[in-house]
Amino acid sequence: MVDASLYLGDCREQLRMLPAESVDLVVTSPPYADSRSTTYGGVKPDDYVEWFLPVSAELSRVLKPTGTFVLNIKEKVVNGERHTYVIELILAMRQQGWLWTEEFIWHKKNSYPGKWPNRFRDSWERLLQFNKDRKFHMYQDEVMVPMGDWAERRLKKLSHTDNMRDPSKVGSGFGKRVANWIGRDKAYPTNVLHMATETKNRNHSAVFPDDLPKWFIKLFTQPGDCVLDPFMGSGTTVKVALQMRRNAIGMEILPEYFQLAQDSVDAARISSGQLALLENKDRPLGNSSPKIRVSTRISLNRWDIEPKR
Amino acid sequence: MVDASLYLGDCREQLRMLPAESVDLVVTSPPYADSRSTTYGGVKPDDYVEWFLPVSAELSRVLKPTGTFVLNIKEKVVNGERHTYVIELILAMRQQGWLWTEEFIWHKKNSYPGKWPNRFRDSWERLLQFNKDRKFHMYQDEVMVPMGDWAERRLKKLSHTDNMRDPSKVGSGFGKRVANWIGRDKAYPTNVLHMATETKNRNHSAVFPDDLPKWFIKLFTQPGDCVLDPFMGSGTTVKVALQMRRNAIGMEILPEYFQLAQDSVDAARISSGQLALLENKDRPLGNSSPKIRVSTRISLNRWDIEPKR
DNA sequence: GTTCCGCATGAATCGATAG
DNA sequence: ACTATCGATTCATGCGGAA
Repeated sequence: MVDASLYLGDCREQLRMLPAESVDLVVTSPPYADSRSTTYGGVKPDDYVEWFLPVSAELSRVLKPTGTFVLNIKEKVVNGERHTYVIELILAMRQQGWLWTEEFIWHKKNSYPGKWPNRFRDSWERLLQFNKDRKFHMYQDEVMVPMGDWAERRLKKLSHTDNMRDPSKVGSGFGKRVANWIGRDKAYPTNVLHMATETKNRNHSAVFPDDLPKWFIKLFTQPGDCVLDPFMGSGTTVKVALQMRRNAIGMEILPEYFQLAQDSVDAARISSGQLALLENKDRPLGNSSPKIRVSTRISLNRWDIEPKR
Repeated sequence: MVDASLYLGDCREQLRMLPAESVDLVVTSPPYADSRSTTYGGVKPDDYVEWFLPVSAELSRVLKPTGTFVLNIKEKVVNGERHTYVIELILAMRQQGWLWTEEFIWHKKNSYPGKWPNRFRDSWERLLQFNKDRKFHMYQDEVMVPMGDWAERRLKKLSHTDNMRDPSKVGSGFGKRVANWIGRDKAYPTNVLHMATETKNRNHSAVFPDDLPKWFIKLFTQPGDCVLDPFMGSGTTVKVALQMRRNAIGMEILPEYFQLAQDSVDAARISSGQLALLENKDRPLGNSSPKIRVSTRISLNRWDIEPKR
């Protein structure tokens, strides 16, 4: 039995409603600078750090001392230069007390196309790992990847498109069923993750693939733990968390995206029910309670009510 | 005919001997913090920025306005955290007037094995691209890579929508100029480089593979241009530059590494002579002058003579 | 059931043009 | 001078339908 709580509203308001030290993992991908300008007030690159710090302060409050914060972000190009707001944010968050434990690289295999005289396609993003304490929960065995001759032969054929269809065969892993590899040699992954972006979702412009939150949820939480995404968008993180039997909290300011997330959670709940039936198929069927309970809280303290600059 | 100049000594001294705006490309991998501690005074992570800024200042002086500086660097872990000296260095170099044009990722496919309780193997490094001006030389066609199977099928028969795709619809995607694609079999690369580390060389601890400097030399210089590596180590950059008919300048403070670099350049010269013979095989042999001229300058102004703190 | 092919689409960036 | 909008450029992926 796991819970999902979805909040409609500005996460800087909604986060105050959460009790301190109640979350095991935060995985989120906040709106990047200058994007989604109509909804988030169009945060200017120069204002980004100032805009984000109140959020990270609240996240520090709600996160357990053993918990982890994974921040997906990438700086944009301004005047031919990479802007510095991301690295400035790292420094500022350390001033807030965060530990900058690690930086994972998300290698986006299908990056946006284009040609420019002075740069190539940008095909990676940062996955910044922050912690409150040097001691945090990490379940490394959950994300081991297959190794050995058999796997290496497969990995060598990566050039062929068909072999890349299954994410479990690619580079750093994301194998779904580690059980399948019992008897094979397994190895720990690295801090480089190879995954394609999601292109099929037409409703939300910036969805990351399910495997991305899935990997971090496996790595940093156990079933029954609590996962939070304060910028849930269409709800990928919440959906995946529920599927993995973690409690989930999601927040979103835009009603359209909030609706998508609700639908997504509904689907996960139904799917979870089916899973429950399958799991119980050798036990007597009957009054099985729903596996996921969803509560939706809608706040009127909308961010976009504030005066725009 | 290309030249190689090797300087034995501290690059902060040696760089002063170079004329201003004479170098087309700097590619280097400076000693990381806390490593090689006996030579450069054992740079502490906290002192790294202060230590490096005089070097980058000199590099700015000797670099042509159209030139590029590629800095291979990675922060180490200190007290369970990624240290911030690299991102602080970026900010400080911008204060010096450098433009932080791009950050490439070097994905080290065969990263050093190991296991730690709270982190995975580090399998990537930063390749920071700095420029003096927004306009710089970049020869993108030199580093194109084969395209995926996608192209063959697609270009075999131009699809209906390729001709019809309405640019006004989304603003993204293929426009009308399908003609650009006819006969195309190569694509421009991205800012993620996949290269294995060099394992053969036991004499120098941190050698990067030949392909790494080769890629940047192809991308940012033409034959006859000048490539500089102020921390040449065993001389990989210089060797590769000579093989590619670029003039090369290398500096190294440690006599042992300097010797390795000299040997490496000798080998490149010999190899170059053989190449010359092959190139001239249909021309009369004879008093062919050596293709590479090497001058070695040894300075007595050794850094380690300065008082240690 | 495979395999193959057609096809839409995406956290982009630059330079020129317009207010 | 400084900012907003627009056109041009580019390619890997997953889905669905066909062989």
